[in-house]
Parts: sequence; structure tokens; C-alpha cells
Amino acid sequence: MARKKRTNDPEGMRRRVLDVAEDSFQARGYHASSLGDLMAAAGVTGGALHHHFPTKKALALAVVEERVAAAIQETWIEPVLAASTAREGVRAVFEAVAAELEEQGYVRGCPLNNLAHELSLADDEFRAVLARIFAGWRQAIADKMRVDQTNGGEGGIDPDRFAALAVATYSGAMSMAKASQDAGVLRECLSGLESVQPSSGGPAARRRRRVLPRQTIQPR
Amino acid sequence: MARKKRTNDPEGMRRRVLDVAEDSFQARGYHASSLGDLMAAAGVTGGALHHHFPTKKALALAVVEERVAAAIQETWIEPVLAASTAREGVRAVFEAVAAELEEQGYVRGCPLNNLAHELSLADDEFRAVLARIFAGWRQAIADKMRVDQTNGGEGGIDPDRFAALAVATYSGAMSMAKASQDAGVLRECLSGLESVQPSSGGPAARRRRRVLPRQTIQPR
DNA sequence: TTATAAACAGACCGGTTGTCCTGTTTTGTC
DNA sequence: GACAAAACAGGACAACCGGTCTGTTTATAA
Repeated sequence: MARKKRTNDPEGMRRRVLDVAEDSFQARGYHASSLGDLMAAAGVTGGALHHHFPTKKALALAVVEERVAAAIQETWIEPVLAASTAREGVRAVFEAVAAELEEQGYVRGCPLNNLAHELSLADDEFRAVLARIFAGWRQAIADKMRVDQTNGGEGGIDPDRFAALAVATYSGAMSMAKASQDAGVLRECLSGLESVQPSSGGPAARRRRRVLPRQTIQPR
Repeated sequence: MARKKRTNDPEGMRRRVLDVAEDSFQARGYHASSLGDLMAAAGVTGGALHHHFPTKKALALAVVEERVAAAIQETWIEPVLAASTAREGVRAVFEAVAAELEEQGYVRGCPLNNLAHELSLADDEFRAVLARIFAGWRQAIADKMRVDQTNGGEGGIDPDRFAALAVATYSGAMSMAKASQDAGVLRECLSGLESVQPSSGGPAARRRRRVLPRQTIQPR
């Protein structure tokens, strides 16, 4: 009789769990993904899962910090930084994502946005991490545009405003694309975004950043 | 002994359940809201709940169709239609929502967007209704802008593009505001949106509306 | 080898979930 | 008042969920 051998592979097993969890959270969401399903899909026993991720929350936190953040980095930040200008980078990413969605035939939405909606009110630890990723995303675009401006290009438009507008438009367009299962709205929003003029917008870039009081958050 | 009397009030009971469900779905989401919690909060027994809403899905569907759609109608469509122009209406709604959020001290997000993220991939019936509400929202803005154009105002910008951009920007800004619990990003996005020039954007309003094939949606 | 801890297996449990089912009461109609 | 249907009460239940627990195997280092 062939005796079965076991090979310990902590990193590999951890990676497999994260792969499955990332995919399931994206497709079904956090609450709709049961640990049982994840264990079955990853081919992992309860003991192993609990060894690497003591709680479901810990697993989700790892997915957000390691996978979702990386996805934003790869599909947004790096391409924008590599582009000639921030504006051109944003345009390129919009088109690339739209093309990819049209090819694959369905829209699962932005992983960051998906999890942000489900978790940012549920748990403050989740919320903080998700907000940080959003902030980093915006700042990368804004910084890039500031470089553009010192290089002579881009008129008086405020980089932070443009970055916020780009990220908001993308997130919102993906929401609609997900609901309608039609990536066309991404292109529609892009062409609208392209008509944002380099000339200054409202009354001279006033700083507005008021954080809301913390103690009154989310009364049940 | 005072004998307890019961008064049948179908509409009232149904309304109370919808009130509680709408609030809980908004604050905690669909999956995180248990029927037990809803029953307790509404002061309704299981039998009564089941009588009006046979399943949880039926309840959520009613919330979406009757409450979420009405919320979009009241806070967006009606103010935009009542405004002098579509552009001005969009601006006014952005500011009104931002002011309201700052006053109440926390951000629960856009009810349509919240439920759209959680449910549009889970069930096609949900998805269809949510997509319909999104479409009606966009069309109202676009129609208003078309009226503006025949009245002489607004240059060559495509109304459908502007409407898509406005809704996407709002949805995305609300997502970020929810994650950061800071309504300031709404104002930031608005000022970016205001610098969308009335002059034509890309290459002359081409029609783009390709719906994705239906049979390949969401492979598990 | 031997000890020691990490990695993994798998059963188990209390609590919760959504739904169903059987009654009872109210309401409207003739 | 008789009667049927709607409105409501409340318990039952099977499935499932996330977490824990005990035990075994593998790797590591002395």
C-alpha cells in the first residue's frame, strides 16, 4: 500500500487560501463567503486555515492588505506613474480596464470598492485600511500631476481635485458597470472626464479638509 | 383583567417592516441584517413578516423598488428637474448632500450604491432592478440637459456623457466618503466636476452601447 | 537520536439563520 | 350571525456558520 506523505508548505498553503478568498470575496462578498466554501475550494482543512488565519476577519484583513492593495498598485498606480502624464495615465487605465472587461464578458467590479462598501461600516479596522488604500491611490495620481505641472504641462487645475475626480469617476463607473453588466459606461465616463479643462475650476483652490467627529459614528 | 385587543393594520405593519429593513440594509447591508433583528426592531412576529414578505429576498426587492428608488427620486431627480439647469441641479445636490453629511457627522453611503454592490452579482433579479434605477437616474439628468440645450444654454457637451459622469462621480465620491468617514471628498469631486467644459469633449459624440453576452455571466 | 515547535488534520459545539407550519384572531361580505 | 379570507402569533426545525479543541505529522535544531 502506498503510504501517503505530507509536505509542509506554509507559504504555499497561505497563498492558496488567499487566492481563493480574494476571488470569493470579489465574486460573492465577505459575508456571503463561508469559511467552509473557502476551505473546500482551496483544499484546506479547518486546522490549517485556523493556523494561518485565526478568524475570518484576520483572513479578510490579509486579503485587503496584501491582495487588494496590490491590485490597485498594479492596475492603477504603476501604469499612471509609467505614463507620460497623469491625465494620459488615467485615460490609459480606463481604456485598458474597459477592454479587459469587454473581453472577459462580465463585470465583477473594483475589488477595493466592493469590499469598502461591505466592510467600512461594519468594522473600524477594516475601514481604516480601506481608506488608506483609497488615499494612496489618489495621492499617487495627484503627485504625478504635480510633476507634470513642474515640467511645464497642465494648467492651473488642482492635482488633488483631479485625482479625487478620477478615482471617484472610476469607482462609480465600475459600480454602474457591475450593476448593468456593461462596461460601456466606463468609456462614457472617460470621455466626460477628458473634457475636464486644464484651466482652473472654482474659486482658486481653497483647502477643504474637515474630518468628522469620531464619537458619533454609526449609532445603531 | 384588561383583555388585549389586536388591530389589523396591514399597510402600517408593512411600512414599519420596510422602514426598519431600509435602515438596516443601509447601515449593515443585506447579508449582515438578520430577519430576527429586523423583527425585533420593527416589533413584528415571524408570522406577520412572512405574511407580507415570504422570503428575505422579497423583502429586499421591496426595499429596493419602493424605498431606494424613491430616495433617488427625491434627493436627485426632483431637485435636478426643479433646478435652472442640469449642471446647476447637480451642483446643488452635491452640496446639499455634503452639507447634510457634515451635519449628521457620519457617512452611511448611497443606498443604491450600497445594495448594488452587495446584490447585483448575487442575484440577477436584484441586478436588473438596480440597473434600472441607475439608468433612470442618468436619463433624468441627461433629459434635463437636453432641454437646457434647446433653450440655448450648454454647448456641445453630450448630455448622456455628462449624466454618466455626474452619477459616477457622485457614487464614487460617496464610496470614498464612506470609507474615510469624511464628506470633504464630495466637495472636492464637485469642484473637479464643475471644470468640465461645455465645449465638446472627445471626437464628436459617437454612440457606444454594447451589452455583454448574457450566458457567460459570473462563472463560479 | 531527541526535544521542541510549527504545520496540519479533523471532529465537535453552541449559536444563529431563514423558512415553514399550525393555530388563532380580526376583517369583510352575504 | 355565518363564513371565508386575510392578518397575525409563535413555535419548530434543519442547515449552516465560525470558532475551538485535541491529536498527529513534519520540520528544525541541538
